[in-house]
Amino acid sequence: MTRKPVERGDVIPLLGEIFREHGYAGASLSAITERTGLGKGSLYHFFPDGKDEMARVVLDDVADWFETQVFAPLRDSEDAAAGIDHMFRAVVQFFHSGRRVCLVGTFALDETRDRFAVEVQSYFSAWTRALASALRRRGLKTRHARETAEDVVAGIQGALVLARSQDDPALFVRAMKRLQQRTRAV
Amino acid sequence: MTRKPVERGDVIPLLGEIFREHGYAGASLSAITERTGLGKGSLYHFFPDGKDEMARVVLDDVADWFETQVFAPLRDSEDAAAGIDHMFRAVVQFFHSGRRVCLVGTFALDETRDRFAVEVQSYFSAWTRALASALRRRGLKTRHARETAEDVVAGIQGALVLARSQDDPALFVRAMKRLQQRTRAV
DNA sequence: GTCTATAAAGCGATAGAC
DNA sequence: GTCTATCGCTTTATAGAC
Repeated sequence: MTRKPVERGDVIPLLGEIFREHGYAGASLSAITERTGLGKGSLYHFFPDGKDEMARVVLDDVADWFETQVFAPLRDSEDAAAGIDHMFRAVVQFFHSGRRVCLVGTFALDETRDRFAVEVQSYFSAWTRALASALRRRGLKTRHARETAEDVVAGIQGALVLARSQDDPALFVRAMKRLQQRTRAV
Repeated sequence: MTRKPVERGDVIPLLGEIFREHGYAGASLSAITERTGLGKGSLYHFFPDGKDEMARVVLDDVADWFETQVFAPLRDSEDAAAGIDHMFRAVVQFFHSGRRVCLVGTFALDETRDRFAVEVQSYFSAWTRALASALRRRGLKTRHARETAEDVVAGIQGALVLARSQDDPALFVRAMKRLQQRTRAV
């Protein structure tokens, strides 16, 4: 029974959860050492620039996941409607059916946005542009597609806020169903 | 020229801005003393329980404002459509046309929600119920009214996230226009 | 009521042994 | 690579003079 080696990549998902639950300011190194099981020595070995670098790596990891699992299918899927349906499935999965909040959304709301301005801006603009592209291929006019894309992405973010405020993940899932319906009624 | 007396009520709006901009964890007492111009002695004189009490007072202040300016008109306005239009005007005004985020929304996303669980839960449930009431009086069936109310409140919260992520308040104003249209198409 | 001084704890980050 | 010890600073909160 070989001891499981802890690699840098193994801690990134854990860091993601910590930042999601506490926000950037609230994610203390003590919370990070506790959750990851790694001492400060190991953490600073993996992430020499400390907390800033940890958050940056997580943001990069999230951006990669959405690019391959959501944005690319939206842009490239031959069947645009299938690409959109795929997005909603991926979103419900990623946000754990409303039990998990959006890391980039939490960073966007407070002064953390200024620290990661480019990453926060890119995430949401890539999302809305990819969705607008799919909606255009579904027959919507450029302007209508862009507006609907913004409404849907905002609707997802808002549903996460609302679901968490009510401690009711099912609220999120129901909201996703309705948003999905809206993208079908073209 | 009499010196302007500083009263407890005068600092509440300032505290609100600080919590909105930094979140609960990020709102340090040093930031609060700087913004309010009050020393720690005065702050703890006004708010003996410290930061927790300051945030609680702000939440209460926000709840009062929405109750009188938004929820009550939604529930009681003879002309339900006018009550809804009034809500959108009040919302655009309150959130400074997208330059200001929602305090309760920021509290809802991280572990701050647990500290103020009742206040966070009540704010959003009062909002959605008041809006659903107005939509019912506009002719929507109970279920459809409730769903639309959730979509609109979530849409507002998400538009705040999106607008701030893009540093583009106008995005918020445009989103409000479209949400308002949706409440008219009955 | 407002201030300064201070306490006690926690913070992010670093050094150096192993 | 991982640990412990520690640094310097900031945090929330309190005490007490005025």
